[in-house]
Amino acid sequence: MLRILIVDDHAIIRKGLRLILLQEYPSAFIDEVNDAEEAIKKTIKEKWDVIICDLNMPGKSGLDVVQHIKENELNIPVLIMSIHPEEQYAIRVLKAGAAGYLSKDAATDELAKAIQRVLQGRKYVSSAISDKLVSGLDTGNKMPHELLSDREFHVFKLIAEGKSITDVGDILSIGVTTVSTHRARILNKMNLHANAELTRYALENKLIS
Amino acid sequence: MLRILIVDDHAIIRKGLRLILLQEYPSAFIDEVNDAEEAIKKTIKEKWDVIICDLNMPGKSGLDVVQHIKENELNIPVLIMSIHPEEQYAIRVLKAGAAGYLSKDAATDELAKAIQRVLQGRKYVSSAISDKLVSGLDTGNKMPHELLSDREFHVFKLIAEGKSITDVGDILSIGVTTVSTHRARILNKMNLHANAELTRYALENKLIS
DNA sequence: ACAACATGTAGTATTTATTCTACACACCAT
DNA sequence: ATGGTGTGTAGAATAAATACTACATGTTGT
Repeated sequence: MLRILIVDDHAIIRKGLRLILLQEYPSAFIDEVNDAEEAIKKTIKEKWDVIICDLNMPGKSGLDVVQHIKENELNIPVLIMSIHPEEQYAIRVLKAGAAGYLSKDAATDELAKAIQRVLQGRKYVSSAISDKLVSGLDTGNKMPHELLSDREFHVFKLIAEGKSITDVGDILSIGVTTVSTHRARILNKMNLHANAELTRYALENKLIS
Repeated sequence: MLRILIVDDHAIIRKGLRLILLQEYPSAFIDEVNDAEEAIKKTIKEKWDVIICDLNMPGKSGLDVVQHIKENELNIPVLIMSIHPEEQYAIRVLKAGAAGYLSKDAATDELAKAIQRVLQGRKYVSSAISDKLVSGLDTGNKMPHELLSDREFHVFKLIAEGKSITDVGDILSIGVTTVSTHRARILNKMNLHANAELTRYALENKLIS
């Protein structure tokens, strides 16, 4: 029996996914959890054929789930979903070892196809994203925020959203000075000079909503 | 028969809502549209008991639906949903005449309660934001930033642009603590909590470029 | 294989920002 | 006129953020 695990902090999204999945796979066993921690627990106790996981969640992110799967060689394909249609996320996610990337507004059409693909052990990306991947490899002219490391990018988003340095430190369980160091490197790499510019950049590039 | 219209540009949200609603009202007739234009057409052709509508959609927003209902005296309660947990949005939405406001991460049971309420002709807001509303509703029809004094507005713009408190103090030739006091009053009046939110607000309302 | 660079982390000292309080003045309504 | 409310201002104490430095680990290029 096909066993699917849904990981998302929004109940509505989980229910929507469940409905869509059941239309496609009526006999599938589907379970839901609302954060990455729970998901990781579930992968220890039970076996899954595929995990569909939100990228942005309170606490650990979808990438943490991917990383856990990878480190423990569980070999479960993880499909990452995000509200962001931006390709930059997809690239980051796929590099981290996810089996595919879906934006939440494309999911209905693409979800079935994506699941089929990843169950076959293949990767899935939407055509819009694969184009970007190809062209990105060709040209190499990256967007400023693409220069950031994963950690830096995470810090960048939190600051852009309006989190204080102290908050970010608490969220990531690192010292405030570490966060300040990350921030300094972020501003330097992106050639920006104030938090407000981070917010503006993130909004303009739809990196936050 | 209970007739519910769902308006959202994301299929997953629509499906999730449908599932949750059917659990609560198994015999309800539920229809979905993916934008405000379609929703308005539906209100002309057909009768509805309640409309559940996303706030941010491509094209017309949920507020346009509310306005249309109001102008044509259709008397259909509109429950507005948004990904933004910000109280600022709730206030604007309710002032515009919506029957309630829900953030998308609101629990499933909150949705059921909200629908019950608005079907009874009452308003619904989550308890978290209702407190803010009580203190905020007597502000007339003004935009949040219109509550600011000239001086406060000046400070607001400078901070939103990314100026530091010290910079602002220098520019206006006043002490940094004075600027901090202005800032605190601005945040309080506008019901915001961080400089990033000032920036976002200013950008969204085209108060800065 | 090895050097160079990138990344994640934080301590110390310093700079900046915030909170709380206060007060003078202006405006407005009864 | 007079008492309440809003506005502009800031000091003192406290909290938060930053600059600078440093170091271990990772990654990459040749």
